[in-house]
Amino acid sequence: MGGAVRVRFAPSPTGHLHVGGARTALFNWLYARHHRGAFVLRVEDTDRARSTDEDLAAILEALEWLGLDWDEGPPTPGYRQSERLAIYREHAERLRAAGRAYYCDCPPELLERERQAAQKRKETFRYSGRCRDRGLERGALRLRIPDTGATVVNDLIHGPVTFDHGQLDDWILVRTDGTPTYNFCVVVDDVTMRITHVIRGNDHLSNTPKQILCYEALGYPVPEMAHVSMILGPDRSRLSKRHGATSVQAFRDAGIPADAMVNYLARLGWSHGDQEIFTREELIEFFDIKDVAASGAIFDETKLEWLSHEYLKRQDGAALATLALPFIRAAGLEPPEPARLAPMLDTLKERAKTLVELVAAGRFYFEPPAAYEPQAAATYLTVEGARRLEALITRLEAEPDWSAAALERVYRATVEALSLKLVDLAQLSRLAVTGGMASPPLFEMLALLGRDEVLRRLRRARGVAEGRG
RNA sequence: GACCCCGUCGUCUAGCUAGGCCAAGGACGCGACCCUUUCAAGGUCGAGAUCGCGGGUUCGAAUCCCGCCGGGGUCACCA
Repeated sequence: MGGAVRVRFAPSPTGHLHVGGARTALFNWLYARHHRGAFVLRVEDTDRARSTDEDLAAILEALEWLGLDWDEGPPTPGYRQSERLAIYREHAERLRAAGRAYYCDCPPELLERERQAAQKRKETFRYSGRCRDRGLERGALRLRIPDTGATVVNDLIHGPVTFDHGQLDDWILVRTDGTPTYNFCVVVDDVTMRITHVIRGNDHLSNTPKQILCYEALGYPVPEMAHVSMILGPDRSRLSKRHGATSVQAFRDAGIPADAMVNYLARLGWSHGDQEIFTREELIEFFDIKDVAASGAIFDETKLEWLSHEYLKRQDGAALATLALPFIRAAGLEPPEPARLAPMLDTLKERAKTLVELVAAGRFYFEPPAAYEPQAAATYLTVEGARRLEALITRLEAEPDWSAAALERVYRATVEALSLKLVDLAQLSRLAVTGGMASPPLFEMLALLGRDEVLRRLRRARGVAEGRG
């Protein structure tokens, strides 16, 4: 094997990091880490108005959140296309001097007419080559490509894909105003950054033969190519905002842990036997582009949430606290100290698919219920309910031990004395303490909440029940 | 329209390179039951794909060949 693997992810900062882009970045990162190579981040900001620093910052932040660290790239200078204009100019000049590229001054209107004429003839539009041998000194610089023959893209995922030169044309490398075009920048960048494997979206496959011809004109070896399928929406068209959330940040804000997101994205289009859940180390160890599927994949939020839940369930309370803290604060709640918070979250993790749900399910831990579920209140907060609460409160007040086990004993004894079933008293207490009918196991929850707070809520519910009666 | 890619349960996929181990396996979701102080979690079981369609080749095809259909992508002096 020759040199080390060098791959790159090249987003253009014209929006948030899309999950499709994130998956492409992930595959590149995994490939680099697997081969102990380099993951390069390059910013394709040749775009005039559309690129913004805010978008770039958001993309970098999303990559960092996912844990996809880059070995080369911003903030080190030299990884933004806007900083590399001199390099493109130099390569363009080389091609021109060698006769591999030529200037063209065909007016856009003429080109447009020819394009429509070709369309009418049911043919692929192809630049006529009118300016090929006119020896012009200015204009748009076009790459001279062969009229006959074919270029084969040896794709690592799709196998050999042949493009007839009759379908390709002398494309523009540099515009009349002197700015390089995207396809040209990509080639020059990949060459000068010594990229060995280009792993990118399937939407670039059609551009690849043009780029290969450019590599050849420049006299450079062509890197390995791998075109990853698109991520689709439920209607099988490319996933876009009209399908719902598509930015990585949206999922982060929805409370999906980064590791779950990474696992989901990795498994979308890539597989390793029947395994579904992977540690990051396993991902790095097992990942190989040859196991990446060639077909498009629909983004399934339900499965993402399942994975998110699996990750949450595997965390211990302390780790959960770290993950959940920002979400607790975002909900406007005051988190208790870590020693109390951790065991609380432990009781919640089985019943929440995301961190947002975790906080919602455990809201009662942080503040008294603002209201009682109406239907449950109608059933339980009655005269009889008040009587039961009274009996319960009396016994609890007499109980010095506030452990879950002791609380259970008190409840069972009370139930016995009142000739009730445990479920009756449990649901009544749940309603009083949480405001609803679903919660973590009652006795643990009461123990965690503490004697004073529980008694306070029980008494309040008793008051409401009496008021209703 | 031209070119290119793709096509196995609703979804993600295994299997396809070396045809029989596949009357197609796993996972999500869905249904039932068990467990149970609620909701979950967990356990068990189940429904669900004639492998896009049609021809071939072969004793035998999801796997090989041909044709078709469907979906998607690319066709800019955008990226």
